[in-house]
Amino acid sequence: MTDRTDRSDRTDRVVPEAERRRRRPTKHGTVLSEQVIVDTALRLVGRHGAQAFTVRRLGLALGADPSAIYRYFHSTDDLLLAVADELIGLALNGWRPTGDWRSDLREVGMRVHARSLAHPQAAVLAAYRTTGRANEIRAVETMLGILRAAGFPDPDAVSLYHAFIDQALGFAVLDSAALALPAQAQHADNGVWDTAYRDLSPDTHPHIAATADLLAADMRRSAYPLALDLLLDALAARLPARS
Amino acid sequence: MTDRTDRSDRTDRVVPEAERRRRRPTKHGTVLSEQVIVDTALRLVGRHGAQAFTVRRLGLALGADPSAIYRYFHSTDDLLLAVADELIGLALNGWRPTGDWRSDLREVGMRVHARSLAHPQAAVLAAYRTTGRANEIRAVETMLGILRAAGFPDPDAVSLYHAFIDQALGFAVLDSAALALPAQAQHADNGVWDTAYRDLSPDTHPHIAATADLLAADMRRSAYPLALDLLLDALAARLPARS
DNA sequence: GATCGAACGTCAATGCTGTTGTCGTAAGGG
DNA sequence: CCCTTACGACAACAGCATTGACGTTCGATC
Repeated sequence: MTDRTDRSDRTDRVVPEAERRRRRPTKHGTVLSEQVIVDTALRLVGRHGAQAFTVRRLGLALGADPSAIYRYFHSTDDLLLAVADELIGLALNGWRPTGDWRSDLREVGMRVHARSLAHPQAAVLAAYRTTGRANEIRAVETMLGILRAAGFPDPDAVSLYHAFIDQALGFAVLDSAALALPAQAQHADNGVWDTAYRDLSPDTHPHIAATADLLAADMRRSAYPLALDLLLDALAARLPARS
Repeated sequence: MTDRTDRSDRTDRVVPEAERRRRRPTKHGTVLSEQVIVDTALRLVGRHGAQAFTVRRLGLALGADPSAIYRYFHSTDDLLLAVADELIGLALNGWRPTGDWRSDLREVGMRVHARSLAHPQAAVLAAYRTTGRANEIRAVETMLGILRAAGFPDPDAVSLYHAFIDQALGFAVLDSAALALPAQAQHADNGVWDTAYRDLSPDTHPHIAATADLLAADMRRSAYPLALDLLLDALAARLPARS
């Protein structure tokens, strides 16, 4: 069971990327590889929305038979994990920790959030998955290192890492999902703060009426930067005094 | 706000619930209605998992032909919105603030989170929408009231409310999405912490290797309770001294 | 440079899914 | 009691992921 953990599993259909020797061009001339498929999937989803993420449309975009994709990934889920891992890699590419745990964590959080918003449709599909692939492992190692070096005992470092990354991903999914909505629904959802919430009487809804302007302005932006700073405040307060 | 009435008056197939006169029992004797369908859908998802939420299985559970559902809802998405609307009310039903802002906010956060996890499929699709409907307005008014009564100035109350509710919804989406996965993928994602992350060498990944046991244990649970407490810590620290 | 095993792209088929055109039955107002 | 029509049932369609079989052609080997 759980034969989906990539290399341990011996589905004879898929050959590990490292062991590939023969590459035959498809009918339309493109030469397939894991990287080409992942890149095409990202481009496809970015251009035509999350509902374009189907094996058939991906095959069409690649100029290959849909079933050829199963020579490289065991399932569409497996492919999705590869896409998710690619996003993680893109988020942290070219970044190195400075040694200041607070600004390092802040930068990681903002990068993950920003990268998700750059590919909202893919982020919605992939942000809550655990890939166990190279880029994710590298990211986990980096963040754990920051927290342990800051002085948090191991149990705290682990649970605080968990809270930190899930908050980043949670906001990423939420904000990405709003961006990925059809333009019509997106505009309508935003407009609610200018219509329904502005018409409420101070008698029945005193708090909303008193802050309607502030609400309409604030709800347009992402709350993640503030939430991130609040989390970092709380972390700093829990940090044991250095010896 | 994409209220359902917008779509309702366009399709000739669906008759508004208020105007229904004839009710014919299905082959298996049940009498359909919006309420019966919504309740059955909730029960189905709760009992057989998210992947049971298909028109065909819903028809089976209702003892009716799947197409009969389209006499009451224009699409499965329309049905999901109706289900989601039910959930918003359920989350806060029967709850009243105690006056202690911190425990009140904590209770609201935990209720929203728990209610989402009880119906993950609906939560994933609906948690990031702004409905502007009665239950949502009531919730916003309540939470703003808690923060303003606690002593936060209006601009802070609004932006902190925003961070608070988006954190709750973000974790709700993230954790719901994990629950809504097909059982196989869900199990595989969890298993990664016991396989891929345990096999890493201390030489290449010292921080993961040092905490592998802790990671595997912690990642099984939701990080929301901790994240919520951290947020509340930070709020308490920012609360102006009462005069 | 000829040979041959197999890698991998392609084809076809299966069983899902949401959705809809059509038909016939029975509900219930007149 | 009859006539209209609401509405449940049926069948069909398009699109989905996935898989077994097939045959081309790559490339290692001698």
